[in-house]
Amino acid sequence: MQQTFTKSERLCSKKVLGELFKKGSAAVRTFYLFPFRVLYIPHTEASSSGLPAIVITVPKRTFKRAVDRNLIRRRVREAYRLNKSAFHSDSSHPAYIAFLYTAKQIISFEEIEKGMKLALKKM
RNA sequence: AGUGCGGGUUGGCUUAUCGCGGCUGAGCAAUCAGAUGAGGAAAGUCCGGGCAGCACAGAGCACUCUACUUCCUAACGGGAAGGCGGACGACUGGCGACGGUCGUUCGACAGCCAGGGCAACAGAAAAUAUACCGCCAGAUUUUUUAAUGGCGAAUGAGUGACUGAUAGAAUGAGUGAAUACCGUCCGGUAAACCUGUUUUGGGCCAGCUAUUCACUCAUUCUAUCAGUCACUCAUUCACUCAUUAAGUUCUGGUAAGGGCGAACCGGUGGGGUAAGAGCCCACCGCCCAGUGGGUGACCAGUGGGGCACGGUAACCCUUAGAGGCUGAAAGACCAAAUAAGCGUCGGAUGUGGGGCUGCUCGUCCCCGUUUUGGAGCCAUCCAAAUGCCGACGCGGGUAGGUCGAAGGAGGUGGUUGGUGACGACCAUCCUAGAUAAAUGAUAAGCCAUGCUGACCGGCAAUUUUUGUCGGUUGGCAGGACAGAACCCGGCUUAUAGACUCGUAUUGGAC
RNA sequence: UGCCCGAUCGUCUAAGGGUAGGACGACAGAUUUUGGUUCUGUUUGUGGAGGUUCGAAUCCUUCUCGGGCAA
Repeated sequence: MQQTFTKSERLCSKKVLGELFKKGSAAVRTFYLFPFRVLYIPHTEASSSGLPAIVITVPKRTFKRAVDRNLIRRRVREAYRLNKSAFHSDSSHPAYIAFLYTAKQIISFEEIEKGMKLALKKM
């Protein structure tokens, strides 16, 4: 499988984002796994087939510097890109995923990758 | 040489794998290939401009901002050069107040003799003033003190000293007398005794010694009396004086000095004065008016005034200048969908409406006073309708794409003008462009640097050894501040290491 | 991204450039058998730096932090 990360895998629709972050929505599943809180919507027939679209958020409240936020976002994205092949084996993967970074400090790429693997397996 | 502080320049390199953004090429497409992809601050959003839409005949007020001068610039609250002022250091002139030169550094650096306001506490007084202490002059002394000068008398008492008289005592001197032995006394005697001569005499005489008595004189002491002087006390009478100084009180002068304060009605030196004072003089400062130099800020110098005109404008304000408002989520275009619908209610349909933003103005400008029917020549009137505006309710939908937007007040190099900021000309280059937002992850090596070990060499103290410097090499660690979002010019703030400049300090050598 | 406000005791909130005040709280004392109530007293503060001024919470600049608006 290709380890690419194209535009179609990035969640840009404001509508979907609003649905994903709306409180109390029945379609949204959520769980917490260090260092993420993961929100996702399962795959339905209406949504387009293919790989899920993801969004990564790093809170500005904990990381004041844009440089730090960029670094964490890039590391998370790399971890997802290198490990998303776990979804390819079975077709029952979510359609939209949101990764909320909740750790209070910058952690290394190895830790992020370990957390990402566990999160993908749980989904 | 090291370290600290401040300013400036710079702001690690290479490779591999897997990825990302837009671009170019190939391909129907999937996809593949290629080159390319953060900064000096991209940050803060503190100024200015480009660009865009909206509005616009004009004027004034209001509001906001700027503020030494000249220049640079598209513009600026930015920059350059200059002026002036402050601080510090060095040298230096003057009695002094106060200056001069050089260096470093800082300055929101227009105007409080246009006006208004403000100044706590302290202080006598805080702005056309005043007089607390003080200084000086005069008066006052009812009352106080000191000094100097003037100025007394009488009586009494006490004490002391001196003089005189008298008396007594003691001592001394002189004169005279008596006594010495015996004796109970009256009285008697000259033996003894002494001396001399010579054998007889003389004498108890004189002298000497002792004692006693009397008299005289001298000295001393004591007592009494008298007189004189001094002191003290008491009483009575008289003067309760003059001058000076201090003090009290009053009147006036003064602002030199003290004291208060952040600041108090110019400063220094001299003259002058009862004491003082721009009261007078010289200088310093200030104000006014000419002169010369400079584009100008300003500078130099002349004459006059005669000391008010204190501070504060990052208080109001004045003067001069600038500013229309809103910001790329501006705005333009394309596509799709829906709508430009429906209902109810209200308003106006006219000497009116509009002319940006907050207000005002009208001698200015623009627009408008519709249609139908009726009355009527027109103006005008009546009725209806359309249309307009507003409110409420119902109904329906979007949050996509392209441009704006990456060739520009652009970079580099050269020549050239200018003290400089900067400009002109020529050559050459194209160098991120996303839109929930790319520039990353992993691995390896090199390099600056730090720690540590080994070897070699130099230097210092020395036997090994220690310290330090340099080189080679091994291991470990390891690169700050920070991420474009329409663009640009500035400002501000952050910044490891390296280089460099200034400055302070420490150590070493000469 | 663009724009606008604000920061004062532990908390809330005042203060014309001139001693930073009040309420609640905390602490101590009094009253009460004790606690509560009540009374009295004390404590504690102008976000950081620089400037203007004789003097700054206040005025100016800058930094930091917090909040809000525009979809």
